[in-house]
Amino acid sequence: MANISDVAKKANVSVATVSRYLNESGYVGKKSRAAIECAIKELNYTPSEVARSLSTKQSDLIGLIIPDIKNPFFPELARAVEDTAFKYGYTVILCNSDENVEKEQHYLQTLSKKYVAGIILTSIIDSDKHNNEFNIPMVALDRPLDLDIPTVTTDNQKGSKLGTDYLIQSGATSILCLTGPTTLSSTKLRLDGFLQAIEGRQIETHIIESPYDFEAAQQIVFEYIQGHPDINGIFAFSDASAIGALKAAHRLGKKIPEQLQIVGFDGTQMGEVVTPSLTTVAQNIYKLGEAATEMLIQQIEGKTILNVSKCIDPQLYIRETTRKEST
Amino acid sequence: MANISDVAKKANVSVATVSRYLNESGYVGKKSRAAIECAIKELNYTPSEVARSLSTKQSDLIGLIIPDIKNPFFPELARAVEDTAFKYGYTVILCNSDENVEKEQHYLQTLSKKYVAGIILTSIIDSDKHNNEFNIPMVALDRPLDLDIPTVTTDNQKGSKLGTDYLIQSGATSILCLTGPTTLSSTKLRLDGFLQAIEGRQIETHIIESPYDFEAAQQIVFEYIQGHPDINGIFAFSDASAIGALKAAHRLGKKIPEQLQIVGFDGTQMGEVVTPSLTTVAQNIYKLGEAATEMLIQQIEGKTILNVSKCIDPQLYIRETTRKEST
DNA sequence: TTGAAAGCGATACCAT
DNA sequence: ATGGTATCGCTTTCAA
Repeated sequence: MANISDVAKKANVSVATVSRYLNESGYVGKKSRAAIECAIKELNYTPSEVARSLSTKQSDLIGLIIPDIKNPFFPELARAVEDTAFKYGYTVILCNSDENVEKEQHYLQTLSKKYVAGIILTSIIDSDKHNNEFNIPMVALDRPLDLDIPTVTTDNQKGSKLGTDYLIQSGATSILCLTGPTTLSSTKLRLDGFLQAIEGRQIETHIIESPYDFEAAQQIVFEYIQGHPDINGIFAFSDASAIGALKAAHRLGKKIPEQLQIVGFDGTQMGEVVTPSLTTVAQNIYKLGEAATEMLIQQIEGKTILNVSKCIDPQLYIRETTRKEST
Repeated sequence: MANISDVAKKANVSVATVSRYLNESGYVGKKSRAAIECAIKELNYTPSEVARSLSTKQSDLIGLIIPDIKNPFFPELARAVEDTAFKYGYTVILCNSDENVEKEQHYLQTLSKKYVAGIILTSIIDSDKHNNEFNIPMVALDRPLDLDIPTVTTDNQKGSKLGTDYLIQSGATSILCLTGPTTLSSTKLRLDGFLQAIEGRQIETHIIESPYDFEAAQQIVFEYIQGHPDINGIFAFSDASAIGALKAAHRLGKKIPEQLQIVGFDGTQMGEVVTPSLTTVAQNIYKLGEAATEMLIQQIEGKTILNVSKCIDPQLYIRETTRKEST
């Protein structure tokens, strides 16, 4: 492959001039410009990003670290990040931390060695020294890092209240709240929202924890409902667990939504696909990814470490696992 | 961040020695080794991948180009690729071509500028000059590139025959074959398998095309079944379209599997989640990704351009959208 | 407007 | 066993 000095030679100018032309920095005469353009065409030249990175200690790479691409929430998020990055001329490196702290650290390290321009992190860790250690622009997505790292999340509390309110308005009187892992701050916020909605009303509540996993949730709910057949509403903190609950209810012969209503959280495509389709508190996943990416790029290009965080409103998708509202 | 010459100075050796130590190439004395190790610790040094890449014209980056991460087949594939790459010390750059030829070309170009070690490509394009143009190790995944590029695919024909046979054995007599985009070679192969299974039997067949998209398939099937209420079996070339068909059947009040049986293709998690759960021809997605990655790494490290292709056997997952076999 | 030359941080060849 | 140094391909002063 041709390099910059081949181009310079062929165009009868210096590499410096070619570089200036490439980066639109500094003056380049008309004749030189034409000659360079011609040479580039002929040689089919494209600059080496690697050499450029070495020189500038910068790159157009954005690292995206997520816990698990197989959880349907994340592909949609990844797609949004990728689209946005592409729009601004960046390329995404996707890393699966696998819900594993060491793997997360490993990737953080690897990415920094590659001079990535910035990192979007959906971390497992609650609090740490990400920022100090690597001093690379960062944005926390979905799961806040309680440092000075800007964060983009859904308004979890509001969403949870929204969903629970609707469930109650639709007639649920004995509700099972299927939370997420208690280590996640989003779980705490969603629980707050749930409790807020319950408060002062005559609702029997059961609160149990479940991973955001279809199979596991199914098992947990299956057993729990057997012991508590009076439950007529389930509010789950993810679509995956809501769908697990749905499956469990089917197995128990419960009629949905007549005997048991279910509301999920996330708004993934899976919720549309199941039968009956899932009523859910939808996060604006695309916007989440887009906002995070834009905030990151702003940091990268503006060299500003912003300290704003962004909280995006969720929206209720009313579908078939709840009864028509009847106050 | 510290660099190699900082380490050399602190350890009182030359950069060459440090480099040798780092790469385990050539001799390094015990004392030097100890001194270097110590210096590295103290300075918290990690070598710059970028500088290394510039020097060696190599990197540990593997590019993975897929059409759409939101199609549930691909996250599972991506995960397999990533896991395997990680195991061998490579990092994956994920790119969405968005079923768009230009974007695919763009990414191919971008990746080559970054000196990626190799590329795994799930291409949209049938035939082209990928290999010549970039001369980077490549493996085609799922969708063959009809060049000398090694390919990993599922045995589509066999799978299709397997699924159709089962559908017929379960009692379907009037079958709708819901194909994929006819531009894909896998579609042709699956169609072959279908026709082979049908041959010589008293089966009424309807063949129509559908994109691998839940919504679109739903609409297509809804309309078609209305006009052909005698259809009692559907063989779809993807889980996504099978699930669309399932949904359409529900809307039409068809009882599944009593009145209408459905078999999908892919074996994604979505098939488990729906109710009734989907009988499907499962591709061994993990193995597909793993094999492709291993073949690529073999090419990269062995410097051999292998010309073998790998065809992986599919497997029938018998679930609830078909009746128990009754010859 | 342009060019020479010093980095950027590693590798690897050639001496010693 | 170790060190000096050219080299990878580009950016970026500084002079001219």
